[in-house]
Amino acid sequence: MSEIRVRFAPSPTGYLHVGGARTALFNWLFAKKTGGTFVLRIEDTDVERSSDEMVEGILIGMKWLGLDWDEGPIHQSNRLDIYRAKAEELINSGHAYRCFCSAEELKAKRETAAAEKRDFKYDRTCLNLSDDEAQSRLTAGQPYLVRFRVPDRQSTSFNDIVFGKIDIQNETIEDFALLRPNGHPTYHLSVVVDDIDMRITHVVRGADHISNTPKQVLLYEAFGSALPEFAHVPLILGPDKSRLSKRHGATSVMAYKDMGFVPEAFRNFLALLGWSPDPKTYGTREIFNTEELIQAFNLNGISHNNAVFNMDKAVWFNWEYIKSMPLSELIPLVRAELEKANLWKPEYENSNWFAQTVEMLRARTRMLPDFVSQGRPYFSDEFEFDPAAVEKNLKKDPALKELLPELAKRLDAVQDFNLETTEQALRAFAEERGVKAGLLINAARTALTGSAVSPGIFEVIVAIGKERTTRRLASAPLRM
RNA sequence: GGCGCAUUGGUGUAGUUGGUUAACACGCAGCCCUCUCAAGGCUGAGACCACGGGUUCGAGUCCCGUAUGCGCUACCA
Repeated sequence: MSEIRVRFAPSPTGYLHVGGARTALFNWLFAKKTGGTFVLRIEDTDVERSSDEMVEGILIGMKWLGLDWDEGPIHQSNRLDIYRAKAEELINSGHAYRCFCSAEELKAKRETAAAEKRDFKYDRTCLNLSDDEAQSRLTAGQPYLVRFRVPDRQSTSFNDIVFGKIDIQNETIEDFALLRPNGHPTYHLSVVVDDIDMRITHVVRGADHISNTPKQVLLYEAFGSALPEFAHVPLILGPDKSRLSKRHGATSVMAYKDMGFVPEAFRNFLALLGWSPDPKTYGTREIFNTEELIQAFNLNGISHNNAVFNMDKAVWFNWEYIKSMPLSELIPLVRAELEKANLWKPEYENSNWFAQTVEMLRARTRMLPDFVSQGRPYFSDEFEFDPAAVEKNLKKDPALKELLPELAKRLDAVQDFNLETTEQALRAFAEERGVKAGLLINAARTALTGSAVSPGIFEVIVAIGKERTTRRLASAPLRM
């Protein structure tokens, strides 16, 4: 058994989108699982639509997801001579021919056919050209295209690891283009030339390529090469079940980074979109760290159905990760968010207090930026007061105007300022004044955080510290 | 239009060779807990397994048809 080699071959005509990312992920997982090699190949044969910027974007997206490659990136645009030579080889062996029909001519034929409700397949005008005619056009310098000559045989089939046997009648396949007049290959030529050349053993790609595969199978045959294994991965759809696109919201993986996804969480979510682990050994488990995901992955678990991208579920994964990932891994992510918001202070570096505060906050934050919005009262003295919270917790009871400054004094008097001592002080004070502890607690919550919602109040008090707590409590009446 | 693929609760999936009340997760509703909001614990609603025919003692699981969705049908990948 030879070494397993897979590839991810994006076309740099856009940023790395979630569908592409998942295809890359499956290839990466399969390579890791089998100890194989993961090749990254940039399919930039369409010069008009490709750009270096997009290539860079794709690489950044993959790196964010932690998908590293063993070989490449190999740019097809650097291999043009190889494709030309291969096209020539096919012409010489009778598997392909030059076509001098212009794009305009063909378009016209297609339109006529459509108007007459016939389907159009290239009519082989140029296959039927006499040798002399073809030769004279060639020497006259007339631009041409190289077309594959589809064999007359009945049908072409291949076995797909996820879809099973797929068989297609050859008469439904037209003599497709291999080389454009500008000497650039089309997709069909470049993929198979490269997949053969790079000794790819498993082609794992989007299901949108199923219909293209028979053409490529024909090319493998023409080159006399053995077929790789094929595994077509179902597509990712938007909530309305149409192909995921901009109007469904973000499609670029980097947009998910910006929303505040933890890369491992997003990757875990993506992995389960169209794939599931063997229930025999993994039951109904859904959370898998990197190692576990690699262990659990196999091509057989890929689903046949297109999957709807469910944002709620993605957020749930994110939250699971934020809640339970090692604090040491979380902190740098939080730091990045705080830096973006200008809330980061040098003394937080290696700070115990900072770690504890993140720990306190993480239980109820789903997205990374929540550390900024919810964490502001802890990391800064400048935070907003929610008017509704002020109304509900501070203004409602006039007695608070006097109680809060007094509570500040009581807390200020607490020697060993911790969860137990602060709670004791507050409850004792409430009892002494004959008010419910809840009244003071909720009022303190809003006075300290500006919000009606927060972690447990004593955790909040300790996190904010004695000095800031007493100050905020004492100044609370200004808002009433 | 032609060709291909698919079709299990709102969503993602499980359901291995056909065999008792179709499972899990997200989401949703309610209860408990409680200083708020979450979390957590408990409970519940929600699928006649797209529809129609077969095959079989018995089908979500096999076969055929229909519908629907998606893909391909380019000198895009």
